[in-house]
Amino acid sequence: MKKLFLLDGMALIYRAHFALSKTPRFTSGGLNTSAVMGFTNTLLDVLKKEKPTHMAVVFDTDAPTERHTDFEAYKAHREAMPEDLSKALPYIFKVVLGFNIPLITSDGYEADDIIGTLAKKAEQKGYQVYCMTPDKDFAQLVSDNIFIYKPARMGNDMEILGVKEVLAKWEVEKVEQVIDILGLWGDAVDNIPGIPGIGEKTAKALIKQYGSMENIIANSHELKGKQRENVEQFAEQGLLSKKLATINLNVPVELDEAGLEMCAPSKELLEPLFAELEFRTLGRRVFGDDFSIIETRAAGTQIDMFGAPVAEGRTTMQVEITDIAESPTHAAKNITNVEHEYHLADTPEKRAELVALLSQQTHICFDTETTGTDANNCELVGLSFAIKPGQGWYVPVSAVKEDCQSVVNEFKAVLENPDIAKTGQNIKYDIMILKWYNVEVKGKLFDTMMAHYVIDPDTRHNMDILAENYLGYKPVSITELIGPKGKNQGSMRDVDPEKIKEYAAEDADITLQLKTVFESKIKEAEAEKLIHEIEHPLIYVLADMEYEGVRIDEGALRDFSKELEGDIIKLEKTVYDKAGVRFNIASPKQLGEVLFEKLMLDPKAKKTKTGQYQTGEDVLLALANKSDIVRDILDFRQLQKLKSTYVDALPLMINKKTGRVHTSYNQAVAATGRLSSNNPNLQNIPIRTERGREVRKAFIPRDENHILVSADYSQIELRIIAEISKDENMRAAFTQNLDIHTATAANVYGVALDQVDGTMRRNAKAVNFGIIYGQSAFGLSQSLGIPRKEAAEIIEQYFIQFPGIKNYMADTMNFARENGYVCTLMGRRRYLRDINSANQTVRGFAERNAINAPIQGSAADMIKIAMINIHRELKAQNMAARMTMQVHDELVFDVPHNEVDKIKPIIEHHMKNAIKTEVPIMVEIGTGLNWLEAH
DNA sequence: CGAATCACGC
DNA sequence: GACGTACGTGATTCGA
Repeated sequence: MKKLFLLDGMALIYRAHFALSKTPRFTSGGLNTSAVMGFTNTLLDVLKKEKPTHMAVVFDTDAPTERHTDFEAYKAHREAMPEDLSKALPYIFKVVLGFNIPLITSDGYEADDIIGTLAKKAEQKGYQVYCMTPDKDFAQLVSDNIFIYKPARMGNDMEILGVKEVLAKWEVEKVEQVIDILGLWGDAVDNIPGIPGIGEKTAKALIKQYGSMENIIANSHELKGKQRENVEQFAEQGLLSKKLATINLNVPVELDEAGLEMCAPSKELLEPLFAELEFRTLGRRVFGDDFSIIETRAAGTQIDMFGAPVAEGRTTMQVEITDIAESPTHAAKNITNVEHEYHLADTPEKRAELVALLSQQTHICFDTETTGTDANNCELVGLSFAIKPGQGWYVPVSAVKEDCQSVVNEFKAVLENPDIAKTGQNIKYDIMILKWYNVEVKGKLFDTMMAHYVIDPDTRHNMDILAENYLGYKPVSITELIGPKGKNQGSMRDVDPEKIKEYAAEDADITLQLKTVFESKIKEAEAEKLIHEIEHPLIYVLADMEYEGVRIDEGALRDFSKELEGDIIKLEKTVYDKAGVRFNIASPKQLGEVLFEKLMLDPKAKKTKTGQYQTGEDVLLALANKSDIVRDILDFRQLQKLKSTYVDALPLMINKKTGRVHTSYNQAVAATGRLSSNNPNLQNIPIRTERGREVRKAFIPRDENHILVSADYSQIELRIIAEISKDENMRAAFTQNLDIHTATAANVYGVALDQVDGTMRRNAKAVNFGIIYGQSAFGLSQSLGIPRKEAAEIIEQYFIQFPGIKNYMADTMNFARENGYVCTLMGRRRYLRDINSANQTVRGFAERNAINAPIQGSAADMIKIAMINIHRELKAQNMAARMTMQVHDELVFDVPHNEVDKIKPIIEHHMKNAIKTEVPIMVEIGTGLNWLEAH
């Protein structure tokens, strides 16, 4: 197969430049060598991994093309190129020529146009064409044999976008429609604004609805308000923008097949260049280990920018070839889109018939339609059911509360029947909704969202996406019913039930079909226990916790808020005085300018990639000795955060109906298996600082007859490491019940336990911490504020002392490399697609995840099991105590005084024995009149 | 509205 | 020897 790679040179240079500009750039004599290096590395990656048979790099010249309507703006744009980057340009040309890759420069045409024309011509000649350009510009040309190639970036492996990916990404049916979106959005060409007020999201939604820009303009009368006005007024400009976004496929350029054929890099050209730029590693990557810049320097010859002729006698590529591992694919797309019949059950008779049918089933699928997304604060609009593929029912309910309740009551018996298993997508939400209508859903659960989460935790579990990937079916979108997200979004309540029926019954139907697909996938992944014994039962537990909520001392927070307010104003004043200027301290941009330009606190201040000064905590702390203003700024920030995120926000989250705060636990976001919490996030309530702790005091028991009980796993992750690594030293520390950080320090520093000082313990703690979170020497040196070398030494000593841990890490990594996944004690898998990637950065991510996922994930498994068992026992014993919060390794309960003594052993027992381990598991339980006291 | 920056917990 | 370095949620600013 002939494989042609077409590169947009300028786009790649900018990419290399910005990727590296986060860190201080390596510049010598005004030359940005890191841009050259980044460019060369990417080029090399492509050559090695993709092995193109033909290739070309296309550069725009500085001349304007017919696509540039505003010449002045174009010139300004070109001149805005950073100086060091423009100096790098000739070097990049040399690199391209050195690799013997044809360099095409445009003459009045955009690089995109040339690439597009060549791509089309090559496609007709049977080439597979890969275009390395921003996908935004090129998405419209993708076809069966034309792909967009996105080189590996930080955190992402290389990506190839084909037709399927482009359609999904732009949410369109035809690739040509991408141009329409770009035209509307106006982001395609500089200085052509498209249609004002229409951004990417709106553009996508409109195209989805109308199919084309012309159609939108023709039907603009259907639009509302400002949007209609804009579309009508700026229609012409939008069309112009579309025209300019369109790639010109008629550039007079010939596809010179022989000329584009790949050949070996030229040692004569590249060696002196690498020597000049001191690219040792790159040199070795290209020419092998014996490459040395010292020798070549002496023999170095200068080459002209374009003067060097392409070397003769082309042979095949001599660079080392590494194979890329096939990434696992999981989409099965063979379920047919069966004929469906969806019924509207909107009369008592029809409902009775449905209830009778449902009662006979052993399992049903159901879904609720509501007026909002907050389960504790919305109304039921309808219920939908499915029992076999292709069939579905929708039951609308009245907006009148009593009528609604009576319809729900008709289905109560079915929903509460423990012998009828229930399937749903994100079924916790539906369970919560029904709780508000006095229905306690019972029966074995199957949640398609959770099912997909255990099958593949890293990807998304949104139903529309699941349906497309696994059923090859595109469901009716919710935006078709209630319009795009935003303040003008309609309510489900106002939609014709006949219309909702198609959407809602379909949802239930699809969910049911997904269940079948996922059941076999779960079997394949050996995740049956995990899903049926942990995730699904946990749904009931979480629903109860969310429904229960926690009580917040509103008055105390209001007082605290006033106190903070006063202190913040005081600090503000001090900062203004010291700075001699009034500015917005909360704006990192303004703050940076004041600190580094006005006060000149640090002449070598680092900038972020957007050109702002860095003003993060670590940066400011480093300046603390220069001026005490930074102390005030940090204090200001802390108080501001405290006030806005917690003190002022929490009272606003109090539910009007219950007077309590109902968080929402997300069971399917964290790839490690942890839960997350939002609205409000109860898992990041301050604890470290004195003032932050005040917030915890506002979490109080239900009433004077209750008390809070908090139970904490002690060092659970480290115990799990000790358990799975079987490291003797670490195990001994736990069996002897030593303070683990002190014990670690004693080992690492080779001193007796009682000789461990504060610094030693702190360092040891940080290493333990780092291992849990998959940090590296760099991360450790950052968190401890010590040189990287020192951090590396500590880590090295750590591994000598805890060889079991080192072995565990190596074993896990090997397992991951061979199997493509790692797993926790309960068999929760995490797939690591990049574990064999040739890109070091990308692979590094995967490797850290490989170590980290089993540890954090096992801890998550453990507390989940404990939660289920405690919840079950509280129910069995008919206790009034309630579990209210989970913070990764801590559980909080609202307990009547007379149950405190009874509940403590229950909690302790179930937490300690959730998973059988050899390493002892310790749990600390406390009680108190607020969370701080209990913890 | 989105991106960028910062900060909090584990 | 250079890349870049735990996750998740949320507030704020700022430019479009």
